[in-house]
Amino acid sequence: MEAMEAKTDYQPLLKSLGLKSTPKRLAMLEMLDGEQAYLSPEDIWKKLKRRFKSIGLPTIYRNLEELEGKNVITKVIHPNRQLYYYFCRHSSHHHHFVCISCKKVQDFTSCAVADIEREIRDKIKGKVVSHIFQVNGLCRECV
Amino acid sequence: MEAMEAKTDYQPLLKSLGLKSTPKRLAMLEMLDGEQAYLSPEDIWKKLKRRFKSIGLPTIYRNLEELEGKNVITKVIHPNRQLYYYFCRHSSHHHHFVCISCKKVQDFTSCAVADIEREIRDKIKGKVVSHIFQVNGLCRECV
DNA sequence: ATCTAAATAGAAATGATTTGCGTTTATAAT
DNA sequence: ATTATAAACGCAAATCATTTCTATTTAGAT
Ligand SMILES: [Zn+2]
Ligand SMILES: [Zn+2]
Ligand SMILES: [Zn+2]
Ligand SMILES: [Zn+2]
Repeated sequence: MEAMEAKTDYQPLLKSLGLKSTPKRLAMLEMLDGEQAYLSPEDIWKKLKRRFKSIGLPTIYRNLEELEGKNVITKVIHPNRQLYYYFCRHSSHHHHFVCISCKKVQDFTSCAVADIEREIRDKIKGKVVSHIFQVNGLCRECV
Repeated sequence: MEAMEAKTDYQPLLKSLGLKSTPKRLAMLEMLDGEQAYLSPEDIWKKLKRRFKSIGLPTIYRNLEELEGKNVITKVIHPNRQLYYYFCRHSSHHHHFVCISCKKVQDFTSCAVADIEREIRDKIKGKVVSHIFQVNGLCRECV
């Protein structure tokens, strides 16, 4: 028996973000929702071209940037410094474990910012504004 | 009374890395050694053009990549995804506190990889290969 | 049905980074 | 010192992911 996967309706989310519910945007979210791995704008473009006869790569870039700015998706840091995105299901503070083999992304919650903030405050006498933390490795299937 | 700053001789370092001690390379290391802030390849190029009538930007890029590969310098992660480098004095495991205002970089030692590795092993059943950790904020002068 | 700002497609531009290649140079062997 | 050789270099050109431009379309409100 396969569990029935209910497809999320992303219209309310877009509305709450003040973004119009265009077919391209909804398709992007639905597609990203089904992905466990990070994707490049071009990956996403290629997938969506199957469903839309006409869809421009700039549209993909614009929407990804927009959604990232609204914290719906996050960037993955890659050695080649190109853009890659992953659709986070978690909303609370967390970070990503990225498989360097299959590109799968998994959330984890350990985060030592509290310790770091203390050290920055005490030794460096500075103020922490943000932090970048990403763990790269091999996932269960790729180990 | 000013403390006399001894300028490090980088020839032994380059030799130990199997790199030729060229004037450009030595100048790059000496210059980076005097910097507290991260620099772009072009920043470095502009500074070195004062001392060398003829010096190409590709040379800067090539040497920076080489030195980064040998763990002499490290990259700084920047929102614009361009290359920035910082010359680390610490050799043991540490991370960077980067001032978003003045670009100054300071080392700090807190690092929770051990905790993270445990969580990755127990919950995700994966293997940690590397981790990226950078804290952005305001340094003592910029707070 | 009408209106308007937002969104889009497609073509073109951008610009940081990389590559190709002929010349120079550091370094070690003679 | 000379010489030999791989490594470095300068310069011009290429690359190519990303961004910008502009005319057209469209979602959502009136
Ligand atoms: Zn994997
Ligand atoms: Zn954190
Ligand atoms: Zn500062
Ligand atoms: Zn660490």
